[in-house]
Amino acid sequence: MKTYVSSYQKTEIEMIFSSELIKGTLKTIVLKLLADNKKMYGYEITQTVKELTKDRIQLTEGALYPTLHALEADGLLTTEIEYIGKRVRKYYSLSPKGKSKAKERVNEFTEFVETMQSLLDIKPRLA
Amino acid sequence: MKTYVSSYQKTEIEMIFSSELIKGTLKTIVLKLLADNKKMYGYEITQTVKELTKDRIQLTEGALYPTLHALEADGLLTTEIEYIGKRVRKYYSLSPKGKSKAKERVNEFTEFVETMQSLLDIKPRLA
DNA sequence: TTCAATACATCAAACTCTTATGTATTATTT
DNA sequence: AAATAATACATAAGAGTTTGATGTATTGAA
Repeated sequence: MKTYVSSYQKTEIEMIFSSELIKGTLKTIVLKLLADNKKMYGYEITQTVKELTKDRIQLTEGALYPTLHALEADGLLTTEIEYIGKRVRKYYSLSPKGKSKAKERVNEFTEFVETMQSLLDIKPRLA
Repeated sequence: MKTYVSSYQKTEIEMIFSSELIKGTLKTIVLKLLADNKKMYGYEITQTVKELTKDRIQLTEGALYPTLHALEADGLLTTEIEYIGKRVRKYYSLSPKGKSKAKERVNEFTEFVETMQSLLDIKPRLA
């Protein structure tokens, strides 16, 4: 009789999600965090996501900064610079347009998940 | 007094999901469908997904065929050609490696969704 | 004083999807 | 009978995103 588990470790050790899955949800994550926190800066976003997901979603700066810039260019975010000593900090906030977009995106994700679950739960030859 | 609904129509009319969301789940969808149906051909996969999701997830052939070829190149799928009259039909099946990959992917997606929900459900300033 | 953490940013290469385009057979409509 | 739609494969240029590296600079900890 086995007294230790040798498989399914992946679900016990914190599994890091393949970047493929995170693709497509990055903007949703950023918009939702900003909706909840009024203003955040880039580095803070990466750390917050790391903490909230126990390291399972790791946003890289190379992906995050271009995304923030794109959201800003779309008029969804506004920015304000702050100095902490001599170090620059760039805070992002949702514009009114950004607020409705945030709701829209979270909504869409929720429905997408429902649709995906109906796809992935289907068992063969039930009838 | 309004007697008709003018907003939230998007959730009543079948919303088509942005391709951004579908990115990263295409392989999962294909692997799961093949796990449930033993063998399927490309066109059949596009139609099945269309039906099962009520047109909300639409796989284009330009995305599907390269993906099938990639999965095959990875040793996850095997193929067999059949002729329906003179028309070619290429059936895909899961290899043993593909079967475990399918479980892995569905599992990963499920956990990813849980993680995302904890991210997206968080409300600000609860304490 | 050296290393790690904080904080911004850019960029080439890689990857994936979109949107045609192409070929060919078969079924349906006009 | 001819035209159109559906079936069924496939590729490929361009677009969009992410990876992974690299860069600059400040601040805190060892």
